[in-house]
Amino acid sequence: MPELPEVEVTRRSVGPHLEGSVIRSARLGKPLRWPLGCCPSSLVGRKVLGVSRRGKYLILKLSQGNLLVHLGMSGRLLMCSHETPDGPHDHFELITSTACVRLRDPRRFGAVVFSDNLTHGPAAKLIGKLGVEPLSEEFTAQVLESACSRTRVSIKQLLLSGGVVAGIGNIYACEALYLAGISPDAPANGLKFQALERLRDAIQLLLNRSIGMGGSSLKDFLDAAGKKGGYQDMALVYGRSGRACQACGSAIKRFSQNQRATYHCPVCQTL
DNA sequence: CGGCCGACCTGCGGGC
DNA sequence: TGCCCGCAGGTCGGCC
Repeated sequence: MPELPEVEVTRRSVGPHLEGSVIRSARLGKPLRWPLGCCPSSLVGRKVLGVSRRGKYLILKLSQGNLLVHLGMSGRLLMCSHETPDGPHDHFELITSTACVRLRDPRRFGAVVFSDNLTHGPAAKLIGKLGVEPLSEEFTAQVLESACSRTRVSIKQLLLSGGVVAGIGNIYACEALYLAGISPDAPANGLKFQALERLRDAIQLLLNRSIGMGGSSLKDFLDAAGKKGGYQDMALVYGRSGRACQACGSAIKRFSQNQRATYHCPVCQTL
């Protein structure tokens, strides 16, 4: 579910509740994608210094070490009262001096991982190979051009890999390629600089737009306060096969690309 | 090493 | 109604 906008929306709704508070207890449920990597009780007494984001990872910086949180496909963080009974899919809970936050993740592709250091150990393995942050000034058309020139994979696959630009998933890859007029199938190394400039602009515009709308709630994404996102209602192509392209009126098509659904307008996306 | 594919896990909607 | 299949926002590890 959660791509960069949903993770950023989560960060903004969870951060203020956790920052500056002290961990009183930590609890695990069923196994998640990766082991926590420490004894939950060893976290007690540590202070949450800040909540940041790298790609689709949330990073809780503690007075000693860090907790990396990934929402997988179906995860979300929710703020709750510690008296609220666990749901069947609540698999991690952190109670601090001011808040209780739980990871609810039916499919358990998500994870919470402790790492002493962000540049070594478990964290480095998870976030070390991520590409540039798409909403930072580092994300330039030159970065895209340089990466594209070295591979013949499709531009959509390159975006999804995360190794060039972090945090873009299936929704925003489809959306951005549509807005930039680029075919999802186009080999990365065949794209002109001008097209990559448009792609960069499209990515930044769409990610910011979605964050502003609370992210996408395709099925059930809610921010930590339980608020639903609105981006899905204004998606340009994602999930809209058969509907009219807003630019040319022809039917949006869906096809399977690298075992993921791709939505596009065959008429408008010709680069 | 680049690139492809299966695997991980649960829930939901559609077709029969 | 109920079962079975396909599908879903991610990404890692193993293989050629």
